[in-house]
Amino acid sequence: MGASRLAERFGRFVDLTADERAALQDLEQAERTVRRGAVLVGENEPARELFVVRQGWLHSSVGLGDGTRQIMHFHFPGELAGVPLLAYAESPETLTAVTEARVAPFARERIAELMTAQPRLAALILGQIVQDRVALADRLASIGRTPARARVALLLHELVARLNGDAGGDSIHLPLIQEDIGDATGLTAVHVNRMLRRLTDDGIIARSGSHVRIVDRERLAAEASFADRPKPALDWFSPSAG
Amino acid sequence: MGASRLAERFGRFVDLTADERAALQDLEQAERTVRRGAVLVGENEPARELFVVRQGWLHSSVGLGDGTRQIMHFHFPGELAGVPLLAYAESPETLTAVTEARVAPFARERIAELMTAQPRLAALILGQIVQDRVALADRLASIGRTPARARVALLLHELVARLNGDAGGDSIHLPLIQEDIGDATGLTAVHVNRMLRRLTDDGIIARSGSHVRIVDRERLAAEASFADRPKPALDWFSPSAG
DNA sequence: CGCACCTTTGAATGAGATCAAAGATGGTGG
DNA sequence: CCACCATCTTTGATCTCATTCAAAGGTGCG
Repeated sequence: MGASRLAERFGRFVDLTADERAALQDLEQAERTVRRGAVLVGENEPARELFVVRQGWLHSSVGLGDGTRQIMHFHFPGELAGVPLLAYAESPETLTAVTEARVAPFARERIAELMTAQPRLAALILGQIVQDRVALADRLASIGRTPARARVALLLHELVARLNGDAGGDSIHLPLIQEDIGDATGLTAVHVNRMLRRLTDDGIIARSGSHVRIVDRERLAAEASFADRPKPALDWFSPSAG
Repeated sequence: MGASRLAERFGRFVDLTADERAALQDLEQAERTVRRGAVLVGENEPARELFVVRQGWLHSSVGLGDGTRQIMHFHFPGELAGVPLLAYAESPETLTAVTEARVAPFARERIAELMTAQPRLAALILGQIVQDRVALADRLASIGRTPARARVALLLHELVARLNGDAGGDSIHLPLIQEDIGDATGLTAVHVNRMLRRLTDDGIIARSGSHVRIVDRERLAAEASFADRPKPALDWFSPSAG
């Protein structure tokens, strides 16, 4: 069981103290492996745990009465999932494993402990949650105000940026079926297919199997019609509790 | 300058200590009046302040290159606005006054202080932010996966529920023009008009001027095709810090 | 009273959904 | 190791909901 994933992520923004590292390590004590497609938390189910993603992808979604669903967010290693539990006793969202995954579950009371014992960590977690919110806002603007092609472009752009970092490679393994992409972009699988085809034909992306390569990141970003968010700034927490 | 609005809101969920009340009061020390339509924070502008809404409505929105915009959320008295600053130095969203409004601005460093001095308040604020996120998720599902009529119905339902409480009256003053409703639901103003007309003709709502009355709340909720969220539960914070 | 802004309605257009069916792909058991 | 079957992708034809374009009422404010 390696170092804390959360610590790894937070370490990119601030220098963590030994105590802080220990507290985060503690949070990820337990580990559970979940199978591809497994549901970690079902909608409207009572739930007590949040999760740190340690490996693989999860996604959170909301189901509509008629079989359709909307995927809200993809959760990658080092991120928190199940956060809505901090305001609701029953989970408003379904949390599903996209790939086989390893997660570290912890009770929400642990967050309370953290808030008293390690306020700076609490601030970092808060920052993480706010980042999620902004990502959600961007997705909302995309779905509400841009055409199909731009939505698919934005999703790909977001995934590549988050998985590879802004500088990193331009190629990712995409463990999603086209229906998933549709559920995330508010489109039908059929139309997603057409958009992917056009992006491919236009030389913006290249696909083989479940592997996607961004051929022209500039153009993909332009298609998405969204400015990149600047790097998050989580350093507002004064070290008075350092 | 009356009691803290935030305290008022939090008081519905927990019993606040005198210290906590004082701390919240302190947060709302300053007050600023803003004119209808005024922009409190512009997109991509550096900003240092968050706001407690004390009176009136605000909304946060994201602009797309081409004049269009997506309204993310309406902020009512007792709520926080400008939260994205906790993760970004430049505001990713525009914050606008829908009506003439009074707000209490405070530096984000105050949140840091609160997190060390009053961890339970920090938890309540976190809970508030999470509630926002869930509301955003519901809006996303609505826009991504439901037809125009349901989107308009959901927005009205949400506004009435949030303004009047679940039990309260079924009538609200709606200071939005149809273009605003379109920007919040991902529709054009023209189509919003048609949907409002149909909801009116079908005896689900009644309108006169900027006043809307819900004639049949059951039916409106059914149209919105969304289950009501259960009441938020913010009581997970153990009183170890009393 | 008059002008700016908002609402309402109609007609034409278009983007995306739906329906249908033919290729790929990959995992499983024989 | 291969054949088969389930699942996923791709493509075409048609339909529909929402947009766009246009213009006629309302409303309130200066």
